Order: sequence, then C-alpha cells, then structure tokens
Amino acid sequence: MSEPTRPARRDSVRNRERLVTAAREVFAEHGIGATLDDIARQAGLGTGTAYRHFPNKHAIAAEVLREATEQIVVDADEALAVDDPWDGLVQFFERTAARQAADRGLYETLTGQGDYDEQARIWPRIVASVTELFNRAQSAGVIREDAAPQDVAAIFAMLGPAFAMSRTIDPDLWRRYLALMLDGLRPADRPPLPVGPPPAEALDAILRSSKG
Amino acid sequence: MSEPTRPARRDSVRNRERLVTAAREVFAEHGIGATLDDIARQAGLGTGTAYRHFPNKHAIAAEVLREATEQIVVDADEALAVDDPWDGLVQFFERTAARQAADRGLYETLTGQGDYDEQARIWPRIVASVTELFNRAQSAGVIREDAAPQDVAAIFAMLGPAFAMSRTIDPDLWRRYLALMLDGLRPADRPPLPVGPPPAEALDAILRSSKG
DNA sequence: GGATTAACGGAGATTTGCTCTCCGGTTATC
DNA sequence: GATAACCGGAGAGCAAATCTCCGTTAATCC
Repeated sequence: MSEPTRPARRDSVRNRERLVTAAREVFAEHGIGATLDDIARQAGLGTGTAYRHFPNKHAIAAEVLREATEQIVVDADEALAVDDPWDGLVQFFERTAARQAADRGLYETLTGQGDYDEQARIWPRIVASVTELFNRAQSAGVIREDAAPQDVAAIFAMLGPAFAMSRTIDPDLWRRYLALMLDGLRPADRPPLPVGPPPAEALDAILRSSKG
Repeated sequence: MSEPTRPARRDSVRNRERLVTAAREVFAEHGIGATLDDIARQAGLGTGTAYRHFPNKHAIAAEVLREATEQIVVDADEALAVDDPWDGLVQFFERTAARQAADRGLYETLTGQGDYDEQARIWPRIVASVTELFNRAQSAGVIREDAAPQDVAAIFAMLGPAFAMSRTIDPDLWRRYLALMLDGLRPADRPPLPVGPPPAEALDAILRSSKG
C-alpha cells in the first residue's frame, strides 16, 4: 500500500486538469446528458484518455457537480449574514439562480435529474439554511403569510424554463421572471393562494419531479 | 382511384379507434416520448396493428395533439367573451393550464418539444387571441404596466415544473403557483421588472427553448 | 359452414446513440 | 536511449426505439 510510488507524469496531471475544466464547460452548456466523448473532445484529448483518468462519466460529473453544489451552501450562509431579511432572501435567489442560469448541469442536478447524490449529502445543509432565511423574512412580515419554505424549491424548479429561454434570447431574461415571482411572494391585499403548500417531506419530490 | 372499394372490416375500424384512445391516454400520462409499442399495449393490440393503421408514431401523435391544441383556441375565445378583463385572462390561464396539467403531451407540444407542427398552423390564432386578451386587461389597468403579452408564454413554460410536481404530489398544486405568478402580474407599488420582455418575434423561442 | 381475403400479433431486423475497452503508437522520465 | 506509463481513437458491446415480415386468426360473403 505504501510502495514508493513514482510521481505521476507531467502530461498525465495536466490532462486530468484539462478534463475537469472541459467537463465544467460541457456540463454547464449541454447539461448532464453530455457524453464523456464530448468532454474529451472539448479537452482536445481522446476518449481513452478520459476513461483512464475517470472510471466512468459518473465519476467526473460527481467531481464537477460537487464543487458547484457546495457553492449553494455558501450562498445561503452569506444571505443569512445580510441584515435585512428581504434583501438576504433576494440575494440568495439571485446568486443561486445566476449560477444555475450559467450552468445547466447544476440546475439539472439540483432538480434531481441524473442521480448524483453528492448533492444528497449537501442537501440537508441547504434546506436548513434556506428554511431559516425564509422564516426570518416571513416573520419580519415581508413575505405573504400563506407562503412556505417549500415554495422556494418550487420557484427554483419553475425557473428552469426561464434559464432555457435566457440561453437563447437574453442571458439576463431569467431575472425578469424571478422578479415577477418574488413580487408574487410579497404580502399584498389579495385572496390567499388557492392550494396549500406541498408537505415539507415532499421537498425532494418537488425538485425531483420537475424532470418529468 | 374510384374503384368500388369494399367497406373496412368492423374489427379494423374498432381497432383504429382503440389506438387513438390509447394514444390519448399514453401521451397524456407519459408525454410524447412514449413509444408506439406503449400505445399498442395500452390498446391491447400488437405493434404490427398499430403500424398498419398509422405509418409511424408521428402520424398518430399529430392526430391526437391537434385535437388537444385546438381546444386552446376555444379557451382563448371563450375567455375573450368574458366581460371582466381580469377574470377573462385568469379563466384562460386556468383552463389552459388545467389541460396541460392533465396532459403531459400537450404541454410538451405547446412548448415545442417534438416537432408536431399541426400546432404551428394553429399557433397564430392562439397568439392573436391571447395578445388581445392580455392587452385588454393591461389597458383596463389590472395588469402591471411593464408586463408584456410574451410573458404569458413564459408563464406557461414555467408552469411545466409545477405540472410535474402536481403529478407526484397533489393534482391541484399547480394552481398555487399559477396564483403566485398571477399575483406578481398585477399592478403593485414595486420597482419595475429588472429586464425588458423578450421581443415579440421571439415568442417561438420562448416556448421552444424550454425543452433545453 | 366453408372459401376468401384482409387484419392481427409479435418476434426480430435495423437504426441510433452512448459507454467503455483494447492495443499499437507516442512521449516523459531517468 | 531505454523503459514504462500514457495517449488516441476505432470499434466492440449495450440499450432503446422504430418499423417490417409473415405465419396465424377471424370477418365477410356466398
């Protein structure tokens, strides 16, 4: 186990890095449906090389997506550090949405398409922070009474089509529809929402179901 | 061409009807990705039979989806017949959304997944009616000034994930999120939306892009 | 009720697209 | 310059869907 192993060749190390970089780009642009061959081509390498560095597509995807998912936790905690409850919530929505708009693979992972359960490990932390962020805003009276933390997940799921539109029409278009939904989330003199929120236990189902 | 052709056999006629019925059910439940084999099985018939009645999957899908799409035109015109501009718009949203919540194939078709251009023929009529419906409401001051008719299409696209959630959690859940977005559409003392609407010519792109 | 003929059923040929392997050729390292 | 690790990419192996073929079944007509 502790054999005096010769250091990796320099081209090997360099190629591994190229592959990870290429994977980031390819998953961001084409989603997790992208092929390892696509990644190899983007990296300027052969498929064989890709498979020597990673046992399969899942492995490289997991590596890239873990990085991206962990950023969401950071976003949530930074949002909690903002004093104004509304501003904090909005900041979380905008940063996290911006990441997903720029990274199709991240959206697909967060909405449970492709079973990369790196995300399952991180999930509870995101849920905890977002719930706190939401409850703080609702207690402060800047969110309508009949909204629930689960609605945050639903809003992200619904932003998916907006991200897709943004890709083909205007990179910032999703901001328009996020703003629209946030306006709907604020208190107003309107009838209550016609259906109760999904049960909190259904959080996973909320996201996972959005694939179809 | 005008040969005295013998009338079709009764089982043949009956089977064709069974296939169309089965196709409606299967596309509604599984979307347009469903297989002709799936449809044949649902109809209790063999694949060969399905392919004798329809040259390919596209043909039977087109027939079923045309019916469903034409209903949207009816919805729009009925909504225009409602006196109150806001109520009319809401009625259109609710009826059309209800159809899509119950029919996954219809949502996919309207959002331009799968190239069933039966819909392309009907499209202009839907656009014309919905634009009128929208403008009427906006002129009446019941919709915020900075909204645009194109936003209707975007809202329908964004309901897609809500329909998916409804399928697995609560069949009426989409009504909650439609209500949320409609509340966001009403006039309120809020900053204007941060990004302009997509150009009217991009209407197709708005919907078609939502597939990914 | 038997002959005729169209329709049925479903196994499987074909196509398509992705995953992953194999091995001759190349190159970093010593 | 020798050696061992690495590279490239053709193609083998799968999986899933589309569509065909033809032996079997049954509706229709007399």
